[in-house]
Parts: sequence; C-alpha cells; structure tokens
Amino acid sequence: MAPNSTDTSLRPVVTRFAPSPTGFMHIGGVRTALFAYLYAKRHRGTFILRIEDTDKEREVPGSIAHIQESLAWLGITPDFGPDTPGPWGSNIQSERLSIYKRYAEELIAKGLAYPDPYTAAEVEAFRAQATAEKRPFLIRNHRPATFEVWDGTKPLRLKVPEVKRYTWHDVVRGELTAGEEALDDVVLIKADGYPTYNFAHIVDDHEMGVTHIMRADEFISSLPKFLSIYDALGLPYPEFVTMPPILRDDRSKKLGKRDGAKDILDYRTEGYLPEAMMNFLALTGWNPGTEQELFTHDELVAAFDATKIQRAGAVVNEDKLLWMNKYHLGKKDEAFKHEYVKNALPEALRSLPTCTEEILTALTPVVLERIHTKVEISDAAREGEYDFAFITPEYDTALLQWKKDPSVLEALPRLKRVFEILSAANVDFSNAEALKELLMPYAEEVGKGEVLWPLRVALSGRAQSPDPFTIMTIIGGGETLKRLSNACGKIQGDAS
RNA sequence: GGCCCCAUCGUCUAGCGGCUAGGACACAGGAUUCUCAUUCCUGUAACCGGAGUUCGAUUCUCCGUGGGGUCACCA
Repeated sequence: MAPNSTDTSLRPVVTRFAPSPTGFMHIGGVRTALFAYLYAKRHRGTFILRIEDTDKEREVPGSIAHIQESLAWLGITPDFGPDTPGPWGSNIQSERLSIYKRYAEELIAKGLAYPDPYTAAEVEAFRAQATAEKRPFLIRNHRPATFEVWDGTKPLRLKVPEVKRYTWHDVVRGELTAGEEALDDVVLIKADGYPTYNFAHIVDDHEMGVTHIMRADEFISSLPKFLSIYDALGLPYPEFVTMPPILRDDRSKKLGKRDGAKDILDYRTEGYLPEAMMNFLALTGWNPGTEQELFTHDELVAAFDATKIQRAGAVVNEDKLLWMNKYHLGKKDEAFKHEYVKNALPEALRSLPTCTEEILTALTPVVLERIHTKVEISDAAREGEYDFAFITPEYDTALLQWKKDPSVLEALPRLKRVFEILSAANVDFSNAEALKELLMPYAEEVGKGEVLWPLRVALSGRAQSPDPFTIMTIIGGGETLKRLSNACGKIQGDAS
C-alpha cells in the first residue's frame, strides 16, 4: 500500500458514478455505474450520482435526465444525485464552483499553484516542438521562475509538489506504478472559471467522503497526476478500482459512441428487461467465483466482490444477453408477460376484434416459448406466425397433406372424424390435456402424423405452428369446428 | 515516439505449481415430438511465443509478440 494511503476499511463505503452530461450512456458507462452501485450496496454504503458538467462546450441538453432515466430503468438508485443534494451540497459540479476556488486558493497560498503565463498558442508551440523532437511534452519544463498573482482570467496550474515515480494500489490490478514522465503541471481551473476533471473530481470525492473510485482503465495513466494533486492538497488517497474496457466486436478498440455503441435505453425499446441487462452487465468483466450465472438484483448485491473484477477487456456476448433475457422473461408474473406480448404485437393484429384479453392470455406462453425479445415477437407477428390465434387461416389445401400420404384426399375422412369426435363430446376447450385425451386414441389408431398433421394445419394454416391441442385452447371450440369444416370443404371443393 | 495496462475455447469466464484445463452462450449431433419451439443428453473447441525458476509450469520471473490506453484550458 502506498505510504499516503489511508485504511478505508473502517469507514462506511461511499462510491459514486460521475458521468459528464454529453449525451446518452452506453453499455460501458452503465457497467461502471453498476459496479460502483453493487459495491456500495454490498457494504451497506452510499452510492452517489454526480454530474461532471465542467465542459460547457460538450454539454448536451437533456443528458442529465437521460442518464437518470437509464439508471432508474436498471434499478440503480443513487442515494444522492442531481435532485437530492448531500450534506456537502449539490451533486452537480457547475453548482460547486466556489468550493473548487477555495481549494485552489489553498494551493496558491502553499505556493503549489500558479497562473499559466503563456497564451494557448505559445503552449501549442511548445507541444509542437516536443512532438517534432519525439519527446514527451511537459509544461513543467516551462514553469516560470516567479508566479504572477492569479486574477482568474488565466488557467491555474498545479506546481507538481514532488517529481517522482509513483506506486499505488488498485483493488483490481494490484500494485501499479508510473515514472516521472507521467507527472506534469496540469490545469486545475480553466480560463473560463470551471475546474478541470483532474481537480474537481478529487475535491468532490474528498468532500463527499468517497472511499472507492470505480472508473475505466483509460484513467490509469493519469493516476500519478491525480496522486500529485492529493499530495499537494494533503488529502488521503481513496481506493482505486479499475474497470476493464468493453471492446468492439472486432477487438480493434474500446467500445465508444462513434463505433455504434447503443444507448442503453435502446435495449429497453427492443424489449430487454432491466433484470436481464443488470445480470448480463454484472457478468461482463466480473464473476462470482462460483458457477452461478443467473442472478437477481439482490443476489448480485450479496455476491459482489470487487477483487473478482476482470483485468482484461471484454466483448459483449449478444447471444448470451438474449438467452438471459428469455430466462428473466420466464421469471416474470403472468400479468407482466401478458402485457409484454400484447405491446409487442403489431397494430394490425391488436386492432382485430378477435384480439381479446382471453385469447392473448392463452397465446402468451406460446409466444414466449419461441422468442427472446419484444422485437422478435414483432418480427414473428409480421411473418404471420401468430395469425392463427386471431384470423381464420387461408392456405393451399396441398399443405394439409401429410408427407406419408399419397394424396390430400386421405386427410378428408380423418378430419371429418375429428370433427365428429369434438362435436359429440362435451369437452372443455380450455383444457389441452382433456382435448388430447379425447383425440389421441383415434390418432394412435390411424397414425399420429396422419391425423395430427392435417388437424394442426387445418387449425393454423401453416406448416410450422404450436401443437393442435394448444391451438384449440387459444381459439376455442366454435372456431376449431369452423376451421375443421373449412378444411374439409376446401378438400372436397378441390376434388370436384 | 515516451509512459502505462492487458493476454485460457468463436464469445463471457473458472483456474491462484501437479486438473482427462471446468462452466455458460453460440455451434453440431441425438432423445422427446405430426411440424416449429421448449426441455433433456452428447460432442467439436482454448492456455500467444521463447528462455529461466522448479522434480513439475496455464499458473512464478524475464524477454519477445500481439492488443489496448494515455500523453488537452475533454472527461
């Protein structure tokens, strides 16, 4: 452990997720939020959502609400956030400028911060020269001999307190280290008066009592700069928990918005359940140390161990996400499933007078058995897969012919017989088992395929469909007999 | 280019000196089944390379290779 590190094990855990409001959140950002949340909840601690809006150029209106909605959808509930200030005040950085200024002035008083005497063009010239000479650019090599008084119009820079090799501890990566090249006189307060990320996040994390910082591995190389700021301010280090990257499918680089990374809320639109998303995200870059793969929210909270976070980058396994969604869909109650299926059906089907709540209830399990997401329901519906439930089918009579039969005419007496059996019996058409008991003796006598194939096609109008008994429970007795009668009529019509 | 991080089946991963290298998704085959789907069973498939340490390396060390990140008045 680094010399300046404090033992945070006795303090209540406080974590935060600190996005900048520059648009939507993709799967990578959400996972960072999830891990910070799970860790806090696992230790009965506090989870803060802090908005880092110190770059007014990049800010996208509406982002804060969008971020909040994304987290709310997943069931990640911050204890403090943009709408719920803490004892430390606002959780929006643009509303905390006086606090950063106070810390900045403290550094100036210590002689550890100074206004940048150079114009942007001059700094750029230094940089260009360094690049041309193929050596790293360090502004600290151009540090003025004496510091001007800071009037707030120039960027305020840190005077690195001690140029040295830093070694620090990371919960995931263990001991990390970086040379002096990683240290520089970074900007603390920009010329526009806003603090930089480098400075603001350190001040805020301290003010808010943050004990563990979860963030992406792209920040590893900046850690020495951060540590030098902690040192300059005389602040203890928190625990660092570095997240592995989520990579593009081709592993060429980190997943980013430019590479078509989806808004997490797009998954909601496609019919993914938040339970499935959370479960899947948790297992991308983390494992419980057991072979359990299916988790509820509470199980994840109970199982989460930050030391099991992965070091290597991961690619999103979309197929597994689909599989998980099907699983979690199966766990939902009947009312939810009913609405889920109903909402996924195209308007063309939903507006039919036959699209009753009773039929939908009977159809729902049949649909859910065959799909992973809402979009698959819509696609299948457009292909006509569920038409049998609502519409008396139209089809070519040739489809009624069982593969072993020489002619479709063979099916005629069998369908008639089935019609007779169903008409004569006083069977409950909502009971698939009863229907099966009633018809199977005849089917087994003649041959299952010989009877069931034409029966099923007569009812569904399709070569592939649920079994005939299930279809009968969905469409009811009247419609069943009507379709059988139709089929018989068509065969006879074709024959004459 | 400097600095830093990473490396087990196609993908997500287990492994923390000795295992027939395990699980999941996907894929293939089979069973159930009139068809589709579900369910169940089985199978194909991985330790980046080279040295070193050791009786013994997927595991520890070093050197490569490959990939990624970072060098902003962005976060």
